[in-house]
Amino acid sequence: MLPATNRSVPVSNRLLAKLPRKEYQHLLTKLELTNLTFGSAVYEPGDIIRHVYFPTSGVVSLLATEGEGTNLEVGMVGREGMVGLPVFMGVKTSRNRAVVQGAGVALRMKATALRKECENGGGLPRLLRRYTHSRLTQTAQAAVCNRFHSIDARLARWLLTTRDGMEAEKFRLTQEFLSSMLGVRREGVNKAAGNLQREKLISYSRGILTILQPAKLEAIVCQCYRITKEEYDSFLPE
Amino acid sequence: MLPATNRSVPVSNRLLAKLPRKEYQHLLTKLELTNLTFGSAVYEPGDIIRHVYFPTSGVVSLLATEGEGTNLEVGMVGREGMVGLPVFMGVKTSRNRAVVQGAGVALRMKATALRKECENGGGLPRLLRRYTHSRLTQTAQAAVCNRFHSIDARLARWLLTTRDGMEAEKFRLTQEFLSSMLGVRREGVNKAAGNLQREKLISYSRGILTILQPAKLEAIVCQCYRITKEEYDSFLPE
DNA sequence: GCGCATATGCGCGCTAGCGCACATACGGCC
DNA sequence: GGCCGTATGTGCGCTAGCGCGCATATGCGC
Repeated sequence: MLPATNRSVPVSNRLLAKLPRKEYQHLLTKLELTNLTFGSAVYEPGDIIRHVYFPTSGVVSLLATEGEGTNLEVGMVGREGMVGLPVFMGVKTSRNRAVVQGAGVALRMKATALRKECENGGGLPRLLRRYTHSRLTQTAQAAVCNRFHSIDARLARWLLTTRDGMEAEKFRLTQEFLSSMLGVRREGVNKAAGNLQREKLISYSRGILTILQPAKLEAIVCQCYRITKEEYDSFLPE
Repeated sequence: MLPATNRSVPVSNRLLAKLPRKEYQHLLTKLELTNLTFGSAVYEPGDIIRHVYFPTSGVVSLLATEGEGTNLEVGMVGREGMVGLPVFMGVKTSRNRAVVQGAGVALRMKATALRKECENGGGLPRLLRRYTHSRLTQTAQAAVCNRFHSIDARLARWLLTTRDGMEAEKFRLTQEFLSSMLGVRREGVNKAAGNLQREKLISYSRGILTILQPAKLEAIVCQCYRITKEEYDSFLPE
């Protein structure tokens, strides 16, 4: 694995990019590049979390579980965030599962190194506290959305959020996977996707989904999308 | 308002109690006693949060909202916690509402004072980071529970959690209020409460609810209750 | 004691989403 | 090119929980 400083192409994670240049340069010496391979788990419930990940591309979903086959997405992390908050909070494990939902690349750092970097104060812990707040808001909003909104609306929200994370309008995903994210049956996903296709908002065939009319999707999506996005933007401005 | 050190009766918040004695003594000089009056809001969505609260009795519920009349409880804070996490995370406001669900007393501290106390490192920020983790877990679990479990199960969970917070088996609450907590119609609460009464697990009449058989309630409640409780206990042991 | 605002107790029709059971389509691997 | 595992489309009965309407209780102010 190459140390992150040995790169010619500047990759960037938007959270790290908010740090003062000097601190950022220092952190790069502690970071290494790693692949986020599609479908793999960054950690499973109960695992000891040994690294934190700052994606520079790709998206990781955080799933809360309850018994066999009962999954629900409670957070999504892309270039704007970090996977492994429990480490920052001084806890070794998580009850959630973190899975790579869109392939990409991340800068990663040993858990012990992160803790050490945060001990002296400075920009990093302050940044991560704010980020934690946005994740807490995200999770609370997900709870509301999952409770009150239809599958169609939640699907639209999920697609837009994923687009923001992937910075692409086209991505791979199975209905089975989507059903875990939304916490509904696969058949329900099928129907909702059919509805959106009929309206020509998306095209979806054999695991490849393309957003055709993002503007129209934004028009029908619930407020939860906007709220979550705004909460991140307002406390972690560019 | 009396300064917290001027008391004869030792009141205690279990979070603060985990601090080294010296640090605890120091913090007491910054804390003042205040009443948590039944039904009042500690803060509303968008309010600037000026104090953090460490309840020594009573319970505060955190509600996520979405439009008019759409509420959902995403967290509960009693003697074991703190109200006002956004302050700790360096953020001035919250999108949630914090309401006093069971009357009591809290030690409170100015937001600016909390920030200052956390700057130098020490036990307090470490403690609050761990507490933040337990709240994140709590919220994620609430999302799962609200998505997958029946009203009956969720009511049972809510009652047990409230009992733990209030340290009492009897409390005031209207069906209307419960409906906001659980994110269901009042009529749904009525029916679920009727079911539990028929089984003689609770008695509920005119705003006064009494848990008659906590053991039996624990037998029928979903795992979410245990999970949330354990997560707190394991990372913030006595 | 009267009146009114607030909390309850129910019934009934309706719909979203579940559980289950199939009938396909791809897409590699051999 | 045939086989098979994985991903899809779809239909059908069922149930929890919603929306709505309305018939009480209760308690407080005057």
